[in-house]
Amino acid sequence: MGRISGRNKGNRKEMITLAAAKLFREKGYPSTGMRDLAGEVGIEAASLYNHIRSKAELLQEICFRVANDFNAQLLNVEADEKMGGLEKLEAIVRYHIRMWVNRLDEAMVTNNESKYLEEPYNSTFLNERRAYVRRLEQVIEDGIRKGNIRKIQPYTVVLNIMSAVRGIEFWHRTRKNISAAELEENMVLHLVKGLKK
Amino acid sequence: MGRISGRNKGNRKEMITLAAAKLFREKGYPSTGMRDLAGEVGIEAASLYNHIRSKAELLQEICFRVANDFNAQLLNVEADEKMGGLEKLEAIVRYHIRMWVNRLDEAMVTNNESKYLEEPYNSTFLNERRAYVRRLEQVIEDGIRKGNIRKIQPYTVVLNIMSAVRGIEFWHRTRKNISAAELEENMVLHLVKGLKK
DNA sequence: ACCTATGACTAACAATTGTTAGCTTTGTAT
DNA sequence: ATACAAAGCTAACAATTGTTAGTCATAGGT
Repeated sequence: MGRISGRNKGNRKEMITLAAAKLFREKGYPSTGMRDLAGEVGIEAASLYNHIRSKAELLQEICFRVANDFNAQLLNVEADEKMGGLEKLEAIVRYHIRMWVNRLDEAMVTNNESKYLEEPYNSTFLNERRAYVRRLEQVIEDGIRKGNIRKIQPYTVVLNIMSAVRGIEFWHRTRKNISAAELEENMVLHLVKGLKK
Repeated sequence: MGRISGRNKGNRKEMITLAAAKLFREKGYPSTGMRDLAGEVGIEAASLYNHIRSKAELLQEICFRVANDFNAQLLNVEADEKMGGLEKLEAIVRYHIRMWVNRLDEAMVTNNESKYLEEPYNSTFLNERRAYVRRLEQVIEDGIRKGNIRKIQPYTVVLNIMSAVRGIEFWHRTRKNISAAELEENMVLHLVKGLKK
């Protein structure tokens, strides 16, 4: 068989990348075999290499795409002069929550599997993360100085927020009991509104 | 070589288990080889099997020991009639924080690698976790009913707390800037005190 | 109707995996 | 001194890993 029948422009690689995100999340990066991934897509393992360079490349693609999306959103929020510190923080928290609600596979792989990135990608990723944390701390620090946020270590708050959203993983398994909107409002209530003076 | 020179009562297996926890955390369970583990302990891979039954057994030991410790502490807190809901929650949060500060390897393996438990251990582990979450929700619910805790979805709060402590992983890499005590106080301030009416 | 690039296939590779078998060394008790 | 068991060793196993080479079919443009 050659090219597959249906629509097939440039989205084959994207399909593979998303299938990889799904499997990397479920089974973990090291124990996801190329034969598993191929099976998920419906082809043989060797055929994957007509679309991708390597297994490692898939992980890079997933991690850095998510990281870039977070960075882009933070840039937008930072630039918005109409928002106060607490409002900025809330916008950022909501973005994190929605990422974990809507793109769980990618978010979890970025958080849990990025350690399997090869050098220099692993170092680059960690540096970008540190820079992101520092910028988020700055938002909180500004909020504290302007009296908008209670006096607290910004670093700890950033750590709490960026980690708390990881719990959404468990919400996905039991989504019946509480809607995405409820979840978001309650998380914001706990993590952000609780900070208000 | 036979028995090693120094003191060697029954702690050899414990050494291996802790070394396994360290490597499972650093490299992940699937990509930690028995040869890696043996090297960490200072023997050959095959020699490990004089002390352990299998690689899988090591993971079980780590995960269920941590789970048992959490369960035991929760039992204590639940039974304490002198504490209110918010105080109980604070005690539990502090226990979680200290687990992640003092026993990072085991805590991280329990959180991140438990999915590699074989059946029926994996199912048992997940059931225990669900039960633990429900009991924690109950503590919060009691607190809300007695007016000690603000009105909020207990499930979301439990998720936030149990996930937020995972951020302590990153604190371990940059411990210079902030002490363990400061970290704990700030985390409690954000996660618990913020809930107070 | 033909050409070509795309994308599938089979077969195979070297390396690495967890584990077992069988042997040897050594500390301790008799 | 001798014997036993604990705990180390080497060598090897079958299975699985990511990846490459080489081949073939076919969709789409001419």
